[in-house]
Amino acid sequence: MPEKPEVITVAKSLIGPLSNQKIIGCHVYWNNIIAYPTVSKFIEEIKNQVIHTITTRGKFLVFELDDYSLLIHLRMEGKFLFREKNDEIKKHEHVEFLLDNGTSFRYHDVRKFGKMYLIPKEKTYSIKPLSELGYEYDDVLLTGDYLYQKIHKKNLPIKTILLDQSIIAGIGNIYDNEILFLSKISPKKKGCKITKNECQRIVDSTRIILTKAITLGGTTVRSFTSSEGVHGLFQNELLVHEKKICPSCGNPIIKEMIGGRGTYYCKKCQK
DNA sequence: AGTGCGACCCGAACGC
DNA sequence: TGCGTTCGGGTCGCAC
Repeated sequence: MPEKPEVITVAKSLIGPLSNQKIIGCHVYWNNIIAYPTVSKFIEEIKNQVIHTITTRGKFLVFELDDYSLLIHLRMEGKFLFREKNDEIKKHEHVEFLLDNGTSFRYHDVRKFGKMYLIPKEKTYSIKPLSELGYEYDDVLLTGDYLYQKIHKKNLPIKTILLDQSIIAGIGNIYDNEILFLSKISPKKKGCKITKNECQRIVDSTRIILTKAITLGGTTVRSFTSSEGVHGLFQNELLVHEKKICPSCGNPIIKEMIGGRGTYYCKKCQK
């Protein structure tokens, strides 16, 4: 599922084909993909906007247009396709953007969980959803002390806390598992029991893992391919996620549900 | 405010 | 073989 590294990989892959393209039309085939504003306003307002660049914030793609920011969250299986404008709309293709070079840029999502927001440009970071996000993995303000302040009164397992996008933005289930393994901390440990030293280890591990994953183009697992022809290599670097044996001590990797999420960890190495 | 849980979806995996 | 059922996953919104 796309987490920060995959979202960055997608953004990079789209800049070339999309920058300076004008959106001359838009069709929506599954209304629930459009989270804001209404579908009819979305279609009306996006018409004739030029795409300037594509960045990321948390797990959101941020398409900078003339007067708006188009925010797209891929959730689990969202991906993009480039087709010709009259090509048949296939099952799972839910939103279509017609570009002035004749291309049909399409959003494909088997689960229909993805969301799009069209936000006036000057409000991009000051209103929901982006205003709710915590620091990026590479923000200098993300420190062990910051993390400690955010979590030391929480009664939730650290596994769950790391998925909270309002604390650190961009971590999903796979990197959560990897970060806690590298930090040698049990995913079950409550936020209020995590020491300052451990918070520092979590921050350090987050930077190490996300930086490496971004360099490798993200993780390609089963269903997820970011964009046509784009695939990551970090799956070869995974240490615990979907593993059977601990690469450090050789004991079995435990899989159990924590906070409703499939969690992989080594009982011996992670305390 | 913090926490827990159902809803949103549907293909794959599983059970019979 | 073919059917029906269960599961998972990120986030929101509602209930406590």
